[in-house]
Amino acid sequence: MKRKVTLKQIARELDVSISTVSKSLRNSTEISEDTRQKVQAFAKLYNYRPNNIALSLKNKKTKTIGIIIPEIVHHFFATVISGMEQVANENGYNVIVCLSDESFDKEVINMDMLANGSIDGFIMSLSKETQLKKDFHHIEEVINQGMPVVMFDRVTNEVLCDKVIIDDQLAAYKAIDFFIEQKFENIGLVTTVDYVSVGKLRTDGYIKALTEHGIEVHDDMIVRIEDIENCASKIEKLIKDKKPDAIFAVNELFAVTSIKLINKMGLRVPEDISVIGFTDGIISRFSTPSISTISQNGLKMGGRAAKMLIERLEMEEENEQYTTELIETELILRESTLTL
Amino acid sequence: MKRKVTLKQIARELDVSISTVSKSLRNSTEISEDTRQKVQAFAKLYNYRPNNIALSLKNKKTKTIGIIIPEIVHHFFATVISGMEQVANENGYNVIVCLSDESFDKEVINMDMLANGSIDGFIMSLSKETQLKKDFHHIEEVINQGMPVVMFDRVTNEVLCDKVIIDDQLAAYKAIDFFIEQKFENIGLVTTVDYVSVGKLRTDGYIKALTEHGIEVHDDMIVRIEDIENCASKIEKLIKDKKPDAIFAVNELFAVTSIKLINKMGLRVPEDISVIGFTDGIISRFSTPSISTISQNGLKMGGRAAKMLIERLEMEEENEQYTTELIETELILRESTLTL
DNA sequence: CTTATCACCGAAAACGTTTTCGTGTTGAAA
DNA sequence: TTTCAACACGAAAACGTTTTCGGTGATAAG
Repeated sequence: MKRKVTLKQIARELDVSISTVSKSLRNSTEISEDTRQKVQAFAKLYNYRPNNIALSLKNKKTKTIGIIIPEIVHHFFATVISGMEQVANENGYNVIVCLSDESFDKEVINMDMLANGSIDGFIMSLSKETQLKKDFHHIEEVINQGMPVVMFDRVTNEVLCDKVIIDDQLAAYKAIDFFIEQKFENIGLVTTVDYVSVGKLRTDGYIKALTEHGIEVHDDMIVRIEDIENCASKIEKLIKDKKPDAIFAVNELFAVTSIKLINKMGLRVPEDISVIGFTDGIISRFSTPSISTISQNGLKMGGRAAKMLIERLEMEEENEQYTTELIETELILRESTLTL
Repeated sequence: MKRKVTLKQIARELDVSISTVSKSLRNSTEISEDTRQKVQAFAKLYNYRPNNIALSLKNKKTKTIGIIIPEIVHHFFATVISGMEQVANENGYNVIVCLSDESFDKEVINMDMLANGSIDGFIMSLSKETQLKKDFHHIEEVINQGMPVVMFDRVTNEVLCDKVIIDDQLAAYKAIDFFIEQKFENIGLVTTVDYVSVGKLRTDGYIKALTEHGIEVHDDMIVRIEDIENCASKIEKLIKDKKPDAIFAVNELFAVTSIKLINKMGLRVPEDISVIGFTDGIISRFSTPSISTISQNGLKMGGRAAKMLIERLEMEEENEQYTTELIETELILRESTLTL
């Protein structure tokens, strides 16, 4: 087993100084053609590669981005990471991924762990618990230490930094608008509890669309789900009592669950009830019927977030101007809605 | 913006030496109670945290694990990563994730990038291209430099290292065995081309099960798919020409695609044809009918792989004894198969 | 013959730690 | 008064780089 070779070892072998070796490898003109060749040949032979850690220490740059997300077994987040990894790679960066598991404490611990030199900047999406507690001191802290942060998807107004999000409200509006065009007016909503920021925004979009079309919003047309495990009864109640002709669900899981319940009650999608979901993931594509949905373009979102961070990392004077970028969404029509 | 505080700064402020500060913070008995208190108070006030990079350089340990997988927008791989991240975290390690995108070159580049000090060891699953080329020199190389590697799922016999896999052949055998118990003898197989190691093994299991039960294997009952985009015709041909009463698919996508095609041809699952897939992912759970499948337990697999690597990293004398661990699988019965 | 120029190279600092070893001061024992 | 141990602390090396600065010898210019 041959251990990694260092400048010092090469210097010793060739009986020159460390400086000479370093300069030779970096093709400095300070070094004679002769020695340069000799050193480079030797280095190549022994497959010399500079030690990243030493470089990081010297340059105070790690070329590494810390990513903190609530979970990774999740089509949207996985897609986002994929986008980030890609542009990070193109720019010579690595990504180190931490999962908060929707827990505030894990989020704090992970940030603390990475903030001490391991990375150059953060990209993150808030955990549910953090959104509930509205405690962002850990994020403020790293920003204060001069470490850039980019937030995506689950963001907050309470911290100033770059952000990239979709227009959740508008996207929901689009879906409801589509239903209304089809003359559906009795539209149910399956959403999250309100502290989940994106759930709240999508709910707002639902309300706005109805209101602007002069349709009254009935709170009993809205099902707010806290725990996916036992949501069945609430959704069944909506279907039985209110007999909606269309349902908008704020994520894939809610959409597919609704469809299964509709089927179980002897009704059919889309003939009896049309359904639109959110997030163009695996479920929407492969369930039967395939589900009409709002696409989030996680790849683009991740890519943009990474690009924003890297740009900020690589500009010389620091800029206190933060931007929030909107990623456009699209309504994808599949089998769970009637075509006009 | 207050930058991170270092030992040197604390030393200067308190007019003591760097050594004293370091020792005080580590509660060395060499330092008087007085100074220790003073230093610790000051450090706490300014929220001192040791710089990870400096520690890594000094200790020649980064407490970071490099993970290289073909893709991340993939339920199984995402689950595996989740398992790895969890046990890594429990042991004070971070994970840095690189995607090979099924490309040999990207796999090599990523390994090269990380092998120069950034991480303590690798966990990886081979890209398709690497499996096709059978070129593993990049892996041999890092192992030769003394960096431990653990391979999972898509592994090769040609490199000696720790491995964690499922018994793909046995798992496939179980599925076929189940079919045969149900008196099905005309069983189709939808699999990958042979160079994908796990696909090959699952195919072997199919053949073995049939053979051992005295059923002849017909090659035209086997569909080998290279490209998922245009596989429909081949599967349709199998269904139309051979009229199987059961189909075993070596992954979720093949399973759900087969079911959709079966439906399209006016047949029903499971009444006309039973289907068993592989991997207990989102698709299997949420498609209609839900799909009977072989569970892979990615969480456990990832956890075990991480544990194996960490154990090797933390043992003092190095051990040339490599082990291959088998993760047990389970046949999960859902709606796509008839119950006995 | 002196001086300036140039090519070539090495010493050392710096990044932030930890740890070994040395050193000065104090108090007590002889 | 001398000696010695205990105590408290600092200097310095080490990890592996890069870079600045200074130095040496040779050659060209004056």
